[in-house]
Amino acid sequence: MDWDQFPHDVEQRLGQLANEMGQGGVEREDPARSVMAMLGDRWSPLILLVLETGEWRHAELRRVTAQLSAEQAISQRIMTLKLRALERDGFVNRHATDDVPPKVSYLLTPLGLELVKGLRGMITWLNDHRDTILAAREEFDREA
Amino acid sequence: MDWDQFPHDVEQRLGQLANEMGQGGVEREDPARSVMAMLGDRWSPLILLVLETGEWRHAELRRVTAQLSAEQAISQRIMTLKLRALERDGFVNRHATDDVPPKVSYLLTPLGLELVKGLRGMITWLNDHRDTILAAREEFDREA
DNA sequence: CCGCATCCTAGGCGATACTG
DNA sequence: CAGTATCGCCTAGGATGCGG
Repeated sequence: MDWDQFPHDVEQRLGQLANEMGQGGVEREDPARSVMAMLGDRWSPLILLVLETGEWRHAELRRVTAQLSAEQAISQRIMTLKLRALERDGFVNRHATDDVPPKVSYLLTPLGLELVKGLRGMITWLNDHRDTILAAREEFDREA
Repeated sequence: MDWDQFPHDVEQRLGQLANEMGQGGVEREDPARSVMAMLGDRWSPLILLVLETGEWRHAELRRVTAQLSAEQAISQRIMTLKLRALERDGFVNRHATDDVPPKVSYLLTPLGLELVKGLRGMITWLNDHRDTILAAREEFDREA
C-alpha cells in the first residue's frame, strides 16, 4: 500500500462514519456504546433471549438463564441490576405487586423485542461461523 | 399471568434456544460469547469500523480510532491487545516488515467484513432509536 | 420472593519506560 | 514505529445477610 497518498480516498467514508457516531464522538452514556456493552456483558444477552419467550418471574428467569450458561448461576444481585438496566433503557417492563412476599415479573417491550431480533441475528451468525473462528484461534495459537 | 401453568407453552421454544446456544451451555471461550464481548468493549467496535474503510498502519489507526471516541485516546498497549484479539479470531490480517523501525498495517479479512456488517446493523439501529432510549432513561431516572 | 447493603475478587484499561 | 513489562485504578460481578 502506498502510504504517502493514503488518507485521500477514505476521508469521505470516515466523515460519514463520524456522522453516524454523532459529531462529538461517542461517549460512555451513548446508547450505541452502552447498549453494545450490555449485549456483550456476561448475562444481559442470555436474559434477553429468555425474555423473548414470554413473561417471567424473577426466580424462574434466574434459573432458566443460568441453564443457558455453562458457568455458575447468576447471582441475585446481578440479576436485579441487569434487569434494572434493561428496564431503564426501555427494553423491559417490570410488573410488581406490593404483597409480602412480592411477586415480580418481567417482559420485553416492543423496543426490546426489536433489539433481541438484532441480537439473535448476531448470535446466529456467530454460531454459524463458530468452527471457522475456533479454527482461526487454534491456528493462531499454534504459530505463537 | 397464570403462573401455575406457566412453563408449558415455552418449553419447546426454550429447548430450541438451548440448541442454538450449544447443548452444554455457553462458556467464556465460546465465540458467541467472547465475540459479543469484544463488540461491546471500549475500543474493538471502533477499530472494526475504521478498518472497514481499508488498510491502516498502527499509529494512524490509533489516531483515527481515538477521534471517533469522545474519550481519551486509546493507549498503545490496548491497541496492540485488541488488534491481536481480532487477528486471533480471524477478523483481521496483519502485515509486518521486520525493518527497524517496523512498518505494520492491518486489514479486515472477508470474515471480519461480514462481522462488521452485522455490527454496523446493530449500531445503525441503536442510533435510529437513540432518542427513544435516551427518553426512556430520563423517564426512569425521574421516577426514581 | 425479591431488593438492597456490604465486602471481596478478577479483569479491563491507562500510564510509563524500555527494546529492536 | 510497534511491542512488551510493570504498575495502579476502577468497575463487573459473586457471596452473604437483612428487611418488606
